[in-house]
Amino acid sequence: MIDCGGVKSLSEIFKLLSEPNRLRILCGLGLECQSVGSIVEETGLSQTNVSFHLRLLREAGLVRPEKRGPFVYYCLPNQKLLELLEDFRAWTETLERPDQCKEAG
Amino acid sequence: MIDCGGVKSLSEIFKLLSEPNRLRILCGLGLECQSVGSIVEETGLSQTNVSFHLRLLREAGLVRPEKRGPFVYYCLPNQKLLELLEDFRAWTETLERPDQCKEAG
DNA sequence: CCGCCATATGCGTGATCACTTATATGAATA
DNA sequence: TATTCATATAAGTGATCACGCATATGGCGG
Repeated sequence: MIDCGGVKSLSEIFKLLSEPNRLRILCGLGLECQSVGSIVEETGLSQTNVSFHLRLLREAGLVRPEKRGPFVYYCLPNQKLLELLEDFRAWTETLERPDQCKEAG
Repeated sequence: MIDCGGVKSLSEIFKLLSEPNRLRILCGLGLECQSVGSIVEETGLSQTNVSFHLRLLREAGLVRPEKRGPFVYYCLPNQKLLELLEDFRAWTETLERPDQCKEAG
């Protein structure tokens, strides 16, 4: 059973994952380590914004920086996160939402 | 691999899970269905606030309401969510945070 | 040392969100 | 039908957050 005492730290992780751009960054990192510039290109976000998100992810330990010459490559600490994300994604597709088709015309 | 096209909907789920009180509510529901009043007692939140959170969770399909007399009981649609949460929690404990002991004396 | 490149940080701002104070719905009872 | 209990909704507010702009750091070539 879930340890409710750990709800706080768990919710902080989920908060990091709740931002679509951050999730895209992590998703892209799954394949291989990427430099900041590479992430900027791939996501279309500003360099400032990417660095901002990377800082949050880094401080939480969700990504790990690797200096290579003048570049900083960011990597996932392990592949487990990708499995968890995939499990979550698969599960969300099984969810049945109640009728809330207010916009349906 | 993660389907990046589904990042949006996945992030919305994580946003719901990123609120500590919502996570506590879900955590409590894992054991058994609970009435709104019961959740209010257990969490110490206001009834208004609990109803507010339950609405978000309900609209996303994360909880399911069951009318029983004058009460409304909320249940998890399945136990899979608890497994996923537990997996996530276990994984977060393996994360190594970088030095960020700015407050350390 | 100076300038250039890659990346990081600080401030300001508009948007989003959690929560509160009233109020509404809906069932059960008298 | 009026009252009471359980729950839901609405509007307002303070806090948090994502992002842009400007600027700082740090390595490398000249």
